[in-house]
Amino acid sequence: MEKLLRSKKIRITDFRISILNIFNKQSTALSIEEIETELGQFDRITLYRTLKLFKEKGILHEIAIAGSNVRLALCEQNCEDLHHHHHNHIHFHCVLCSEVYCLDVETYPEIGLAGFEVQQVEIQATGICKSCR
Amino acid sequence: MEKLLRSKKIRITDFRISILNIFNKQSTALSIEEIETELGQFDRITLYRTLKLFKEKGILHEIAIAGSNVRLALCEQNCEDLHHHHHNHIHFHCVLCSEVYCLDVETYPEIGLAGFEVQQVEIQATGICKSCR
DNA sequence: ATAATAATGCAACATTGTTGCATTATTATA
DNA sequence: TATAATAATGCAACAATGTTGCATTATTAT
Repeated sequence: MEKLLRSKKIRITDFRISILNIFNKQSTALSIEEIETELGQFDRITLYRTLKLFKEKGILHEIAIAGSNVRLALCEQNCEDLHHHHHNHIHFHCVLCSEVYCLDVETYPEIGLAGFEVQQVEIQATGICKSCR
Repeated sequence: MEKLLRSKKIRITDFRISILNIFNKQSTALSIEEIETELGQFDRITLYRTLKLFKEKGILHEIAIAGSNVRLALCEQNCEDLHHHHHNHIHFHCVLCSEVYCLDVETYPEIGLAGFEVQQVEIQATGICKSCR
């Protein structure tokens, strides 16, 4: 926790620790609303600034779901920063409970597009999750 | 154009026609800001309502890009409504010009997740587009 | 041409995210 | 461990984005 912040060369503060704690005890990705609920009392501006920093430092990654709110989830250990994520997982959005899961897949599909240089591929699946079936 | 609106059983109005015209002459997906620029003078509320309706009716689909604004693009002919899209294309986001392309792929990857019922798969690639290379 | 119905446009509001700045906390150094 | 340098926090104010209610106007079915 503190080790993570130290490795990213950013200051260790109570607020940042509590944000990390929230994500650590959670298996699914969180919306900002959910984070706010977990926090109890807090300053909205500090929250936004913290989330922005965590995204820039590769601590959290953002998942944009069409027709829903943005979700955030912890990055893998080896994400250097915002533009160098290294995850081989896909994002699953449940239409019933609307939870978003980060799920590992063995074989991550290769996408080849003539004329385009593909740097990263993000896969989102929609359907019914394990708990809702 | 008018045929499309008629087939969706919604009224044919000047505003809706002009929105469809903007999308027809465009090859890439559009942000709301870009639509507004194309429109010239317009009512913001009517625009939001029109876009919402078009999404519900399966005329437009929404592309949510992490760290960027939502984009909209025309659906394929056979999209019935919001929850029944039938496209075999992927969305490509250029890191240089930040355009979003809808690109067809021959082989659309199958995603299997134990315990999860996958209904739809959305693939987003990031990199450098044809024009920017 | 007319009645029924839906779309538009305005005002007002709600939500989401940002900037500047004074205060407070963290960190590096002596 | 005390102090200076520096970064984070929290407040106010603002900016951007999206929504609701309602009167007016346009479209459609007859």
